[in-house]
Amino acid sequence: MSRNEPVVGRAYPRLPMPVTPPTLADVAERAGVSRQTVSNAINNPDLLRPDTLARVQEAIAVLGYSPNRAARNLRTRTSQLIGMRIGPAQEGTANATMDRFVHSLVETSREAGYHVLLFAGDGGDPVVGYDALLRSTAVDAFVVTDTYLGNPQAAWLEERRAPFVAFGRPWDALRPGTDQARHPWVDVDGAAGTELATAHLLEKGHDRIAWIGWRKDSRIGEDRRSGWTRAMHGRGLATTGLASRVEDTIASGREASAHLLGSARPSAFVCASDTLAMGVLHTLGDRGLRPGADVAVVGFDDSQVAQVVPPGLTSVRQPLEDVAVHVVSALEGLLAHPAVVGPGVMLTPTLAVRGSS
Amino acid sequence: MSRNEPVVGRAYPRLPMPVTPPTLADVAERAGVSRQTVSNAINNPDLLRPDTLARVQEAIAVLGYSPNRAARNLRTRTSQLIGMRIGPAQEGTANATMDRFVHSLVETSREAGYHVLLFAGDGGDPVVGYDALLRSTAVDAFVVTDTYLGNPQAAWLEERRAPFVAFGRPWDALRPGTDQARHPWVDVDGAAGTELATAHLLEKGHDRIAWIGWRKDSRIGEDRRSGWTRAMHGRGLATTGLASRVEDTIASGREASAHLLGSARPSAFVCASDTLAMGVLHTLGDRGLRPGADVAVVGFDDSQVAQVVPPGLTSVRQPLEDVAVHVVSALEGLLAHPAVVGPGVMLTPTLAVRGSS
DNA sequence: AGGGTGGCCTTGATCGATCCAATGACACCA
DNA sequence: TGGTGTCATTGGATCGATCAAGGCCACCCT
Repeated sequence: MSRNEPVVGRAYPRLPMPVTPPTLADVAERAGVSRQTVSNAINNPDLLRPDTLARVQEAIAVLGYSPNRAARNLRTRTSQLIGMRIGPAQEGTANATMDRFVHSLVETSREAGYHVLLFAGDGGDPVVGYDALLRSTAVDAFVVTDTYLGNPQAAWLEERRAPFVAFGRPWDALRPGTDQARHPWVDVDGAAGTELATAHLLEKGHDRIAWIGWRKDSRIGEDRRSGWTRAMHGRGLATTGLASRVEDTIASGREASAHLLGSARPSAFVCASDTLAMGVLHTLGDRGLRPGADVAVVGFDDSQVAQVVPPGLTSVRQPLEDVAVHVVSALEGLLAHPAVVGPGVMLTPTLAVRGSS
Repeated sequence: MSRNEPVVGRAYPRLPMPVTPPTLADVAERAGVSRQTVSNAINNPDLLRPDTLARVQEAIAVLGYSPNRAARNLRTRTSQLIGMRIGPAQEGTANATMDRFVHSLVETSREAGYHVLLFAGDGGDPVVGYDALLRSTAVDAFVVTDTYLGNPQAAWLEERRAPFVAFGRPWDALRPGTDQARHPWVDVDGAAGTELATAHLLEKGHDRIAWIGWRKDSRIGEDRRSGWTRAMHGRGLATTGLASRVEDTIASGREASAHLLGSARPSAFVCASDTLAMGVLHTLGDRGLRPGADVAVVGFDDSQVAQVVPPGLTSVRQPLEDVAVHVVSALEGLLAHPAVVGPGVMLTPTLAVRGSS
């Protein structure tokens, strides 16, 4: 990274530092009660007589008291923090989805009395970040987001008995013959999403609907693909020759769609991502075909791009707000009853219909 | 928000809870030294004799010890956390810029030994989030990002003597006749960015370059606009009739560009945002004009959209990685020497040239 | 009257690290 | 032998909250 050579101004003195904030003892003295009573006024108000409570609350208000987090954390062995690792800032729609999720998570956590602590993955070992936070008891739990193909985090956290909820189903554990996941998870039913998209296109009169997805070793990709085949076969339509599996780049989507248009001549495309769908739009542009009017296209993720590209890209939208709600509620359950793992939760995406279909 | 009706599985028992992590005393006992010596081994290793140090370090490694964050925080009155508020998850390029910044900030903070705590703004009072974290000493400092037009956060934090660094210059304080800012800040020189963009277009042979920006009450918008006028006037070119100030939406950009094409007949557009630039692309599409070949377009923010829209949107790119570096370093300075406010830092953006110019 | 009961509040101990002042070990020198 | 300075190490106090007991008092019951 090349450092930008900055233009700087001049330094100058600053106003004095803040006084130390009031403590429980300060409030207690002012209200004429003991520390414990103040503590109860905050954590178990119904243990106090109404008049005492009022007196304490007034003292709290006057002094602007708020419990010291560190002290409380030490005593209660709790931090009210949820740790979440964010990957390197690669550009891409997956990243945008994560950002949208983070927003929802922060919002939902706040309502549950938690804050979100972000940490970066060390370049090397992916678990060092988790390990450090865990051993220093800096967070109460984790939200793990990258559970695709055999990533080590989930297994490692399970082994450490660390409380965490996964956004993403435990693919390995769900295979027949394997044990159930030993951790709670929330996921979006990708197959249902692509099925929704395909059904939408079928309704519009299309019957030659192509699929452009990811390589076969992507569990998520194959899951999404299965929704397309299910919808097609459900109508008695063949899928042979209509599918392509490529890298998740615009160029790949462009090539794949060009090839498919030349061979199977589909009138519509369902894609595993908005990125691939953008590739299709490129191809249509090259050939003077109008998206929506001549050839329909549906993407996946409802990214910013899908919303602004002319004429608007129809896309499967993950209900990330709902995911966050279920993640937090699973987290609360986990922390309240550590002995029981809540069941996995599968949510259904929706379809944002735009000009491209 | 409509709750998605989830499909759930079955609950089942979970593995036993983790044992309590080792403490300083455990390490001390195992290494045959006192607690303080272990503490020194961690915080001031050079105070120990090499052989003692080695013994302690081995004990630390064997037990997998890591200092309890809460205890350390309580004693040192520090949390190693940087608080940052994120706004509601509105969709837009501004949001995407912030997300890119958050990534960089998390990364840079990690290197400085800090974590990033995200919190959501309460719907009502914008300072309650700050206030709560501050009074409970949950964070060491804040990064304030939304410093545009007289927002109350900066002034409020200053008054509270809260340590914070702003991403965004203190517009009010920089006006002549007003005091200097009393807090450190880092910003990107928007005018330099649009000047860069305009100069780029001038080099390409354009001389009728239009501006589409935000309404006049936007400080950032006027700043970016000034770069365009500066570049134009520098070449002795007039700007009258070539500018339009609208809302930051695609529709506005579309209308404004359509209007300008009909009146001033520019051969190129410089826009205050990628969103507006997308509006221009829409207009060009409507009229069968090819971006880049027939009419050049430059956006601002180098968003995801700019990168994927055909044929690629040339855009001013903010050096957010550098911003994060300077923000964190200002933060470190602030926490190390609270009595001195470092000077403001202004960084220069770059231009990501793509097919649209 | 004595003892039990429950409501309300207080006291002392504790969480696990760091700060502080003091002690021990050791070499060196008078 | 005793003094002195340096340096590693020690024990105790502390940060500010909560937990676990226990005290006080009014009230009720037999």
